[in-house]
Amino acid sequence: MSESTTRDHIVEAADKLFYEQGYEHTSFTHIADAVRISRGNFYYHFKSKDEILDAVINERLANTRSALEQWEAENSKPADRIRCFIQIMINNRDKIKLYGCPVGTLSTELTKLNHASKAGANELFSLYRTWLCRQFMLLGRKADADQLAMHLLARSQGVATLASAFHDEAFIRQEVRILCDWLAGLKEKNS
Amino acid sequence: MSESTTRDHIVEAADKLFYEQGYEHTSFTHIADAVRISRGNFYYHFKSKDEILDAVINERLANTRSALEQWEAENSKPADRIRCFIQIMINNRDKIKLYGCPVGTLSTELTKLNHASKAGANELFSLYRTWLCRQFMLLGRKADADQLAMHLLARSQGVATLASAFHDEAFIRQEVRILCDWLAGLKEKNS
DNA sequence: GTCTATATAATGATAGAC
DNA sequence: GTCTATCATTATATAGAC
Repeated sequence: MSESTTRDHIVEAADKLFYEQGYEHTSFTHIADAVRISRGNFYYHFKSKDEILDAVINERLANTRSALEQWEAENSKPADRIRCFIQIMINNRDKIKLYGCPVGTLSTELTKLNHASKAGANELFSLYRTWLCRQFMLLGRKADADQLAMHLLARSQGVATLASAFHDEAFIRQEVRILCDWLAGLKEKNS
Repeated sequence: MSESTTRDHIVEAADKLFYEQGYEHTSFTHIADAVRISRGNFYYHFKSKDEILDAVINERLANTRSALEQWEAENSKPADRIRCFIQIMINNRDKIKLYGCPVGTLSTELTKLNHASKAGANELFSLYRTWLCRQFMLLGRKADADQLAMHLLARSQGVATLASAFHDEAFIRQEVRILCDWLAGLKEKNS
């Protein structure tokens, strides 16, 4: 059983706010209001706002690794595993519609800020990329596995961006269907 | 002949900085340094920073309308016109690699800020959407023209996001090739 | 039209009481 | 561990001289 410490609450609230409002726009006051602590108390747990960001990124990295492992453990066929990835757009459609993809939007923001932690944020992309690449290899696409992984990542990013701009949930479902067909077409070519 | 006024210089510098650094992170000091004027002088030309943003968005809208008209005037075939749209990823690859897509990243930022001008930023997406939709109709895809327009927009957004995260120019060229093949495949189906 | 000087509010961060 | 009080800095914005 894991104790829920104040530090955990801070990271959890910051994670949510960074996603919904962006990193730079989220102030200590915002997080303090959410966690119900004073602004001064942050500096007992973290040295700076950047350190909170790093904690959030590390938390997301851990959660992502865990999710990827689970998809792999629960599905023996690589195509089913890849479908798990595609399916998250459906599962998270409500938040995607409002805030886009948490991976892509944080990466974009930190890249523009030229922030020291942008590499850490992009590591989230790399986790998915490497994992998808491995699944495409298992699917018999050894030669272009990484290209397919990047292609699928890009497709999902585009869906999130447009769904958020137009607040269009039907568009997500539509594109997920197209992506599943695309995946099925790949399978047939290499089975 | 158009006179280049101080106001124009401000909008031009702000346009560039908003793209490279983001809207919120760009301060009057940044713009003032670029235009070589004092901070106080801004308020002769604009009432607020938000008003500069609106001017930037209107400038981008005008430039986009003009580019779309030109693509239409210079190409009689709808497929060639759509290829012009796809081609901008190649033409702007250097900046995309560094800062992503100016349309998508501004839309994403203003959406997260819940900024009053987010609708204006999304109107940029709508310009492309409507124009692409018309081209797909001319291509004989009357039934799913808007769906194809959204699909192509999303594909290009995803390419820009990933190219920026990984600073990968080859990826842009690769995806542009795939998109051109996709477009050619559509043509054959409906010619 | 452009400047300097300044007002005002918010930010990240620190010091020290409890 | 959490608080209040405060500092230093930066931000947008205003007033008024030139």
